[in-house]
Amino acid sequence: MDRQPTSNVSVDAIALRYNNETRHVEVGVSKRIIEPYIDQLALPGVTLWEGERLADAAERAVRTKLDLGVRALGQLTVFDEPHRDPRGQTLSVVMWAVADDPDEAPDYVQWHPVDDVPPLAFDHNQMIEFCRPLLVDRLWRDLTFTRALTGPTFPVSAAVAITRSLTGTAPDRGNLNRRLASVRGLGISHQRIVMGRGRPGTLWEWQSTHMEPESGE
Amino acid sequence: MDRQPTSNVSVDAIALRYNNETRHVEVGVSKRIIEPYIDQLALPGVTLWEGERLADAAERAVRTKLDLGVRALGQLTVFDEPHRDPRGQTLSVVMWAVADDPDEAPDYVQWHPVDDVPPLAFDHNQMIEFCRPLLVDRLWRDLTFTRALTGPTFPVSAAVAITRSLTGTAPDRGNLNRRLASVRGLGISHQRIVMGRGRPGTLWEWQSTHMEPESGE
DNA sequence: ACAAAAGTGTTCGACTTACACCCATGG
DNA sequence: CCATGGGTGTAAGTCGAACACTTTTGT
Repeated sequence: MDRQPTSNVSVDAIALRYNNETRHVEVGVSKRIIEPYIDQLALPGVTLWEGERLADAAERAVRTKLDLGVRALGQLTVFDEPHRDPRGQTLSVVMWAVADDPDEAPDYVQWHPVDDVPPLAFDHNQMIEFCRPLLVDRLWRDLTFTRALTGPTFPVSAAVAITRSLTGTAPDRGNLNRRLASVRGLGISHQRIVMGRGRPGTLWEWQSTHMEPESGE
Repeated sequence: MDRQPTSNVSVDAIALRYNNETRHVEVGVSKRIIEPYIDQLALPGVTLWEGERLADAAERAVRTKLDLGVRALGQLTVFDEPHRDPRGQTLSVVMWAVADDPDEAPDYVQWHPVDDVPPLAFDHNQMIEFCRPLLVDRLWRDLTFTRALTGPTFPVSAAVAITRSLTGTAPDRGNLNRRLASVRGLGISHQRIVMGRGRPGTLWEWQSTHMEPESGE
């Protein structure tokens, strides 16, 4: 693949991760080291190369800006406001991505809860705001997305926390349980997991290991 | 606005129209007059200019290729397969558009039912195939889309035909009636309209004249 | 009268929401 | 024993699909 940058298309990734400590779904942002908006936080984004696929560009963005690999990704929308980028780069394809767990985050990388992201460069805050409902829509429905976010197994507490974090309101535990039970490919492991205080919860596990590829483009 | 083409992004429009004669939702295609794929049919598409908005580009595509204005349009998806264009233009933003009624179509323009489109240039058939479910999803839900397609008033027969044409199967008249009744901004005009044979049908009319702008980008 | 087109009514199952109540564990 | 987290049950409301049946027109 040749490395000629196409001049006017950028690919920005909303890189997500479930933080088991804080119990939040977090968005990865990094401090920009080049102009414009140098030293400000921004979503990982790259300029699309000629012949490069969107998925590859998004992965490259997460790898170069957050120093992480991605488990899954997909297309969200296109932002086309003029003047969104002082360089004249008018088009940005926004992708979601679920990042690998970071062992140790570089100092220029930060993770913030989706519902509490600090001011970012460009129109990146608007991107997150606009795309959050789209992400909510994918939760427990788009299995590739959900599975990547939860990991291969997860306790009920994580399901509650992820749902609360994305939707903004705490889900009804009973209803969430029934919802999980109806998700294809998701089953109850007969291990129980203790979270400290309270009754031990079910551990859910994804069964079919093959990830369904997202149809499209 | 300057007219420098950006090298690698095209905007293709799935231009729709409800044909009251044939009772089909039709897609507008035009014979290409330049290479590549000269003389073959294709969706109206243009190369995005620098600083140009997607909506403007889509409108320009419909205007220049089909010689028509558009009533409404919106974003569908992005196609990014490499080699989809021999010129190396890898990215295409696919938009839907509802075109004005043609008084007389130029000879290079054809309209075909969505479920029976002839072979087109590039990957345009795949685009239509992939986007059709997205269009079905908008019908009777996205009011901008639906209103543009039906026009300000429409008989039941049109509602049935549009639904059948997009979904591929004939809707249940009773259910469709109730559905229409539940659409905000849509009401029953107390005129009845005679379609030739059969019982005269209700004429539906859109009330609030202000179009809700599509949120996004 | 009959076919074509339109309209009403009713049922069923799936899903969502809300809420009440029971269970198991740590301190 | 009680706060905390987890789980079951149930009922109301909404929605879509399916189907039976009636009404109004042209031929």
